[in-house]
Formats: sequence, structure tokens, C-alpha cells
Amino acid sequence: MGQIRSELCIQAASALEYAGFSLGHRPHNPMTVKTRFAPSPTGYLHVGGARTALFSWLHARRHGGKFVLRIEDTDRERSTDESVNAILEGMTWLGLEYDEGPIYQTHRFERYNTVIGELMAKGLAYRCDCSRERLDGIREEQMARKAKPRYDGHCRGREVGSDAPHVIRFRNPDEGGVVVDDRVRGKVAYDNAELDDLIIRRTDGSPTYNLTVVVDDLDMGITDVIRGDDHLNNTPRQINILRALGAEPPRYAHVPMILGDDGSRLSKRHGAVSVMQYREQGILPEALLNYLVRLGWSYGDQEIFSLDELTQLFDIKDVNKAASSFNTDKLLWLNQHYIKEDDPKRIARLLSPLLGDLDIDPTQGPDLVEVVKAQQERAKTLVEMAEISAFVYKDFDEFEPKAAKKHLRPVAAEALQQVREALAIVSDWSPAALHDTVERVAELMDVKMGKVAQPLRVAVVGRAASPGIDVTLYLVGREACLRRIDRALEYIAARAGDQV
RNA sequence: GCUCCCUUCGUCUAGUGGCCUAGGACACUGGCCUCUCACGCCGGUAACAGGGGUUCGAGUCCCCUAGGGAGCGCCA
Repeated sequence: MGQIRSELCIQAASALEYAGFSLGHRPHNPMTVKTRFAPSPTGYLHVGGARTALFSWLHARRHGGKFVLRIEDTDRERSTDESVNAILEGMTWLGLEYDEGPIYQTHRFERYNTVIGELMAKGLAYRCDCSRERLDGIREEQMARKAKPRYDGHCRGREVGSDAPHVIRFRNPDEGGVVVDDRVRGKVAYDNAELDDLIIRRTDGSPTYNLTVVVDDLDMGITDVIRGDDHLNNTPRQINILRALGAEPPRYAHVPMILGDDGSRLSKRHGAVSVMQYREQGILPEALLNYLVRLGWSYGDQEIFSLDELTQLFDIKDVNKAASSFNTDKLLWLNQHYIKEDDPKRIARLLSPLLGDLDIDPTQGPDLVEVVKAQQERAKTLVEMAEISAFVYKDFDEFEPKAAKKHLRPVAAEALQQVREALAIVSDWSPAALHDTVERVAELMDVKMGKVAQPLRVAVVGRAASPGIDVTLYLVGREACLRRIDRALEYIAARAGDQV
């Protein structure tokens, strides 16, 4: 145990600089805003956490302050390196850069123990050796008489030795109350009589959450604590610990949580909850960020925000109090918007690996940037763009049944035959010339353009939907076009044969 | 059970006592554009949880009820 601890401390060179700060006063200029995002590494970075991080980041940027990333890994049972990496990866992808950190709480155990020692010395904390059985017993009894389950203070006046196994509890004030002045909730009052003596150090010597948060926020000079509202009820306890340490509490802002589309708490069964899953699904980070910021926050009727704009406009006070439901449709709409507006070169760069997943090498064929320009208004995600663009680079396996049934009929054979001949000899393989070619065939046959373009499209694309027929032909290229038209003609012939 | 929090269209929201016969966006839907799909444009359906007050006047203030959520861990 001691060995592990010293090992951690050696790794913690950067974190140790905080250990020197004394309590009771802020080490930083109180006017300088400093926020933090403090996830526990017990899973992936989910959208709720990402939104909290975004709010904290924006608040810091808006006020020219600092943003800190702190990893709350004091629960060694559940914390994993894998989760830490997932969180860091998610933050990087979203572009939420932190000015300090990541700081690991497991590197700061010496510091927490020092603080616990101070509280013990002042009589504000005490040892407790109550057995789990006893605790369970009083808990059961309290529940039975419909009271709030809480520690009864059994060890408050007892002298519990330091040799036998024990925990350390914070001595919560009996009298008075605590008012949390929250920037989104307003003033919330609690009676100290409702609070019990919480454990601040476990039997194994490790500190607990409510203690480490307080110590870290204090040591790091955090001025604004922005976190999920599941922490609102912990806040009075934390303020009491802060008071016991003779410190002023930071400003709090408890933001509501995000629910699934059905209004229940967001969980895996709602589909994607991890931000990296959104990347895999072809969502752009700016789209996710834009979506997330509008969940619980607004600026008049504006829907589209760049990060720069948000840095100017975001105010934590404007965040709503009520929880909101995640709506994938709106995220997709935003994503389509950003795909449409973004630089085709950037989209092409992001799209390339997704084509690779479909066994396509986009360097073997037309410039991917041209393909992106043709598809930009037609895809809600990058994954979808890859799927609807595959036909440019490789022959499709089979015609989409509905499209073939409607357009690859015997009556279409002549149009296809005609257009094939025209395409075989067109000298300038450019969208403009190809457009003229298709149009001329329609005129010659005295039919509407659709009568030619649709069978042609299904022949070349395999589906009834694609970019303009001119651009479609242009991107596919003459050789592949003629080959696929022949294949469509065979298909029609075979079908006609079946029907006889 | 106890404590705390929340409640405007299906969803995200505007609204801070009269500008609200409640606005915008997504979704849905009618139409236009059109070689398809998409984009774009024009239009439509759809909400102040319920009940009491206060007020000349309430979505906006107060109270109650209902519904939802969180916390009550040697989890964070």
C-alpha cells in the first residue's frame, strides 16, 4: 500500500506542485476564472459529461480564464487506464483543450491525508470503527420508521484507536444550515440536521470523493464549479468541509442532466452515448458540440453557433434548470448542415478512411474532393456519404430491386441503347457536355429527360438516387459507364425473357 | 420513506405582468423547384401539467396537487 502510494507520487511530479498550497486562502487571483472538468474514469466520455465539459470550457474561455482536467480515480476498483484514455481521446476529438492536467487524484493521496490530519487535529473529524453490520442495522431501523437513513454519530464521543481498522468521518455541524447559491438553480437551502457525518477516509486509508473534491478545487484555485445536478445534494456537505478548513466556497453551477429520447435517463440502450461512437457514425465534432450546447442553453432563436461565437455569447446563467432529452434527428440535421458548409477538402480527408472500410481506395479513381462536392448536400453523416459514393469507385453488386423494377423495364432499353451510343463517342467527357448528350438523346426520342436519365442513373449507380446525371456520369467515367449500361441492358433482356 | 430539484408544441427552446389569438428550430406534413435524391423556398398540424389565489390584466408572481428526477454508499 505504502509502496504503491510512493510510486504514484513519483509519477505525480506535475500534480505535486499543488500539494504545497496552503489552505484557507486562494492561491490564485480570485478574479481569474478557473473551471474544471472532473470525470471519474469508470467508462467512456458520454454526451452528458461532454456537455458539462463544454460548459466549463466555454465559461473559462468566455472570461479569459483557465480550464483544468482532473481525473477522479480514487475508486481503484472501478477506475481503469482504458477509461482514462477514452476520456482524453474524446476531449481531444471535441477540441476541448485544457490548460492544466490531466491531474490524477491517486497522485495526491499524501495531500488528502495531510488535510484529514488537520481536521482530526482540530476535532472536526474522528475515527469510527462501527461495523457494517451495525451500520446496516441502524439503516434498516431508520427506513422502517420512515426516517432518512443516516449515520447516528455513535463514534463521535468515543476514543477509537488508530491501530485497529477504522474509517474517519467528518463532524458535520449539528446546528444551522447551508445555502447553496447556485448560478443555474438560484439559492437552495439545506438544514444541517439533514446531513450526517460522512466518511472522508476509508478503512484502506484512501480518501473519499467529498473530501478530495473539496481539497482539489481549493488547491487548484477553482473559482467556478460547473457539474451535473446529481451533485447538487452533495454540495452542502462540501461547503461544510470547506468551512471547517476555513475556506470560502467557489461559485457553483449545477447543470441538468441529459435524458434519452424517451425521457428516461440516458443509457446504452438509447444507442450511442459515448462521444467516440458519434465519431464512428460519421458525426462532425462541431455538430456534436453545437447540438450539445443547445441542450439546455439558447441565445434567442439562433441554432447555429461556432465555437468562437459561443466563446462570446455563452453565459452559464442562461442554462435551463430542467433536464432535456437527446434528439438524434436534430443532431443529424446539424451534422448535415456542417457537412454542407465545410471545406470539401476537409470532408474528403475525413471521408477517405470510411471508404477504406468499404474496401475502396479513393486514390484509384476521380478526385475525392470532386465526389464530396457532388454529395455534400446529400448526406447526414460521413458514413452515409461513403455509402452513397461507393458507386463512383467500384461496380455495385446488384441493382436495388425497387429502382430496377421501376426504371429497368423493356421500354427503357431503347433509351439506354441510344444514350450508350452517344456516350461512346462524346469527345469531351465533361459534366456540361454530358448534360447536352443526355438532353439530346431525350429530344431525339421525343421524351422527357427523366425517361432517359432515370434508367441511365439506375444502370450506372444501381439506385434511383444520385447527384445530377451529368456529374454522376462524369465521376464514374466513360469506361465504367458503358460497362454498366451493357449490364443493365442484359438485365432488361433477361427480365423480358422471364416474362415471356 | 425523508431531503432537494424540475414541469411551454412529440423533441430542443423563446418568453422575466400587457408586444402572446404563445415565436423559432428539429421531426412530421401540403406545395414549388426538378433528370432522381438531396438542398432551397412557401404553407400546415402541434404546447403554457391540473387547481386555487394575487392583479384592471398571468405562460410570466404566490400556494396546493399531480407527474418526473436526484441524493440519502468505506461510488464519483
